[in-house]
Amino acid sequence: MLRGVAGRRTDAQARETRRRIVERAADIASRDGLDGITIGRLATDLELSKAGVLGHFGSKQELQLAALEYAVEVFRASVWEPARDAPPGLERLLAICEAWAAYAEDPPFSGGCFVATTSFEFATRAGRVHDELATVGRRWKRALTAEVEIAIEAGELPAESDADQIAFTLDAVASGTKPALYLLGDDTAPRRGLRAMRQAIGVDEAVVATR
Amino acid sequence: MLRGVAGRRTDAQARETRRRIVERAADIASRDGLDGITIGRLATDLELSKAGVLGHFGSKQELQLAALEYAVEVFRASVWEPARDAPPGLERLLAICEAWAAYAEDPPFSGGCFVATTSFEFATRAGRVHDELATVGRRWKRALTAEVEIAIEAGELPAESDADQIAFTLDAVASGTKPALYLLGDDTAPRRGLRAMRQAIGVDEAVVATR
DNA sequence: CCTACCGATCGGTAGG
DNA sequence: CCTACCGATCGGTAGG
Repeated sequence: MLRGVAGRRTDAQARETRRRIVERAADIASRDGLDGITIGRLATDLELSKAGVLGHFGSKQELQLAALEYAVEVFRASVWEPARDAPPGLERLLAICEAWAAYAEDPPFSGGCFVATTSFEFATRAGRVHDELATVGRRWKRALTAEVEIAIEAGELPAESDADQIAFTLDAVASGTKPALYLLGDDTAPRRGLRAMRQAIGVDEAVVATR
Repeated sequence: MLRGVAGRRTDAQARETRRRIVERAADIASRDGLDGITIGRLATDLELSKAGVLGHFGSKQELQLAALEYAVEVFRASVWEPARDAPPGLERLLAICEAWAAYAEDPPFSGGCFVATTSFEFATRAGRVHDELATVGRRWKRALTAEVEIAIEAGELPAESDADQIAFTLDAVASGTKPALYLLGDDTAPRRGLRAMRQAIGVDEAVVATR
């Protein structure tokens, strides 16, 4: 057998292969969940052997965790990064919501938001993937809550605003948009999601209370 | 082999067995999705043979469709039935939201809302399960929209209210509540979900717009 | 509704 | 990163 053809790769080649596997795994998971990832499917898609795929991670769970880490980084780059230079408070909060809507409209994965899909999939399970998703979710909700609190302290939102409630609604609307878009085929969903977020924050024309 | 012990059952016994399988399958799917259902797991849990389980449905897909039909009926009985006698319009819409919050707080399945979980799971797939979920989802959204429209026509909500937008937000908030409750372990989620729904409708004290 | 199977695929390992 | 395996489990069938 010729080394360099079917044998071991250089470190740089190995890293590149690993990256391809992780990207593909994350894309599969955005559609079919982290359990939709199988070693055999990845091997076929990427023209590798199963052992060639698994060797980079050691176990399927490690592969799932690597896909999750990558998808979280993509989420951060798509939703947080475009807003980070906006002034903290209301303006940055709205920039985050707009970046999120753009992310929903033109997603980096073929199945839309990876985090939303896998958060449902692992909501009631035990184990490291669940724990990592919970950590990521709590961190994101804390960041949203903090942003609302800055806006309240700056007087950009009413002092009696409930930061936890607003952060909850933003998060719920964001994840709840996926089935509207993909299952029901409503392509106005990202726009409606953004409008729902703006209403939750209080910058959209709210429907007037009648009682 | 003794018939009546390990052989064929009477029609009534067979129906009862089928019902047990469907209930168990729906409960598993509420946690692990419709793909989390396996014939072998059901057989072990219910102390049946795999052929005994499968014989009632013919294929796994038919079993999934039966579980879905059952779960939709449970949803209808939990969320629509308690509200059906309320006066049509705003009052009935709020009754639906309250019934939904009670359903989220004390769910009939161990993994919470079956419909929310499986709507994410099958959002980007093809096939009969996807199609049936899409039909159910559209029907439910139409019912919510119609209820909002009745409220608008009755003057209970402002004439310029956007019924589609309100129905979208109600649905998104409802499904988005599951990860807050189960993944993040926030047991205030059903209450916050109800409050988000009331704000979307316009009957909760809205945060005042500042720009 | 059971036993006794079937081929396919799963995650994973040994050894090069 | 490959070939060649492993036991376990998958959905499903034959026949009673």
